[in-house]
Amino acid sequence: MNTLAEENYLKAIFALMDENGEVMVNELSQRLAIKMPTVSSMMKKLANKNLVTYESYKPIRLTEKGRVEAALIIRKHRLTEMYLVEKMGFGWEEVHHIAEQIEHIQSPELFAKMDELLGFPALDPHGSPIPDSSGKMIPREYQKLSHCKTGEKVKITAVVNTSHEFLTFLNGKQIHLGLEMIIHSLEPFDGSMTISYKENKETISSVVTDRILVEQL
Amino acid sequence: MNTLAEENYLKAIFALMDENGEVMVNELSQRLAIKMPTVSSMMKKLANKNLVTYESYKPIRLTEKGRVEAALIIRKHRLTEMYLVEKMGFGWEEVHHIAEQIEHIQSPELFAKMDELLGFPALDPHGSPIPDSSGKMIPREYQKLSHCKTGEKVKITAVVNTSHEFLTFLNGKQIHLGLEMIIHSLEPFDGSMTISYKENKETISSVVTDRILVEQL
DNA sequence: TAAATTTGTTAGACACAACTAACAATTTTA
DNA sequence: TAAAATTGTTAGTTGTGTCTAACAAATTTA
Repeated sequence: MNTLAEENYLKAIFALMDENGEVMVNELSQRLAIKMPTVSSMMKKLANKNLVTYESYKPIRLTEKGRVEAALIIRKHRLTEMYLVEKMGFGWEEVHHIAEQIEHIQSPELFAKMDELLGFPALDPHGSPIPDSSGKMIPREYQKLSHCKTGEKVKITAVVNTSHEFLTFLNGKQIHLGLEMIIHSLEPFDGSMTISYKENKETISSVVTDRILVEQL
Repeated sequence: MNTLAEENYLKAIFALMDENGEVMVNELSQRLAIKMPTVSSMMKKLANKNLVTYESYKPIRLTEKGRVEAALIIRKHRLTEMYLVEKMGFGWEEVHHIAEQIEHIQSPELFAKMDELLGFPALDPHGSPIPDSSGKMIPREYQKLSHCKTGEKVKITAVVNTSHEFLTFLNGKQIHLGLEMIIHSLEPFDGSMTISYKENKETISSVVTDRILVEQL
């Protein structure tokens, strides 16, 4: 069994591997807001438990065991988010903070029950895939809105960031999963994008378009 | 904010005060399965935080502040148990272990939502009162089944112990909250009691009758 | 009431997970 | 390629919450 701290490291390494492929001590340190020496020594501990491969000055990688354990924590997180939204009536912007805590609950029964009551969902409220109980996860193969070109018609399939602030911003612009939009123009200077959807026409910055995943229509 | 360890001490002191009025270091040590020196030093810490009153060799008591904080943790525990039984379909014997973890979640919104979805319940699935959001709790004034006399007709209003083993035992004998029963005989030697209810007639030990609370009919 | 038992405290150690300060390796850039 | 910047490690400290061993106070009982 892993400690709370270990679980948080595993999750962060998993997320960073997903984003960048390789994970440096420095990145992990910044992501977790934990100083490098602490991360360094934790890596030795996780390597000892055969959850990561790690040699001094080399990148960190999850082992297969570590990958599965990380995926199972993410499974609990995403099932919880889905449960909170679908069964308890929370908004998608409210659930991250709660799921961040409930993901550490030790009770296979609780999460099996959520899964069952939800009808075994494939995606969480932010469009991210929920790993199955063996830790397998269908990879998202959607592209960032920021990589789309003028004139394209796209549909929002997921959001990359689940913070309260970001999702409240999207709520304010009535942007949600499944929304279809047309890309009107793209400002080369700063990457800001003008989009139209329903009766709206909005210009959004690249900070936003980087965090929205879409599929082509 | 209190740590996980501190919350568990507060809860245990609250429960022991409820049962015995006063709490000794020794009792707390046994209840929590933590050695006396550790309890002793934690009492100094809690006294410093103004959560308990404590002087060496004297009994421990919760301050008003400590009492409220303990009650709010118990509120979260009991709301969770009720939610798990009523909304998720768990048996009353399955929920203690899960609630024991969820009671430490920091999210007033989550528990407010449970409360609302449950229709502001007064009692948990074991018949124990749920403290309100200011920490107030209606005292149970029921008596132990073990204190009842032959010939009395009583109704089960609560169980004192919520362990999986005890409740599974009761399930096996089809004993549940609200059940009405007649006390046929009481064995003076060991306190075992013969009761009848519905089509059943059972003899149960004082270990069991001590853990069942009833009201007279 | 003196001895025995129970209860509680003090002192010191340990594991965990964080930190800072100092130094070392690696990578970038001038 | 040498200097500068970045990244990472080592060594030592801290706070939390646990422990054991030894001693001290309080209570029970003979």
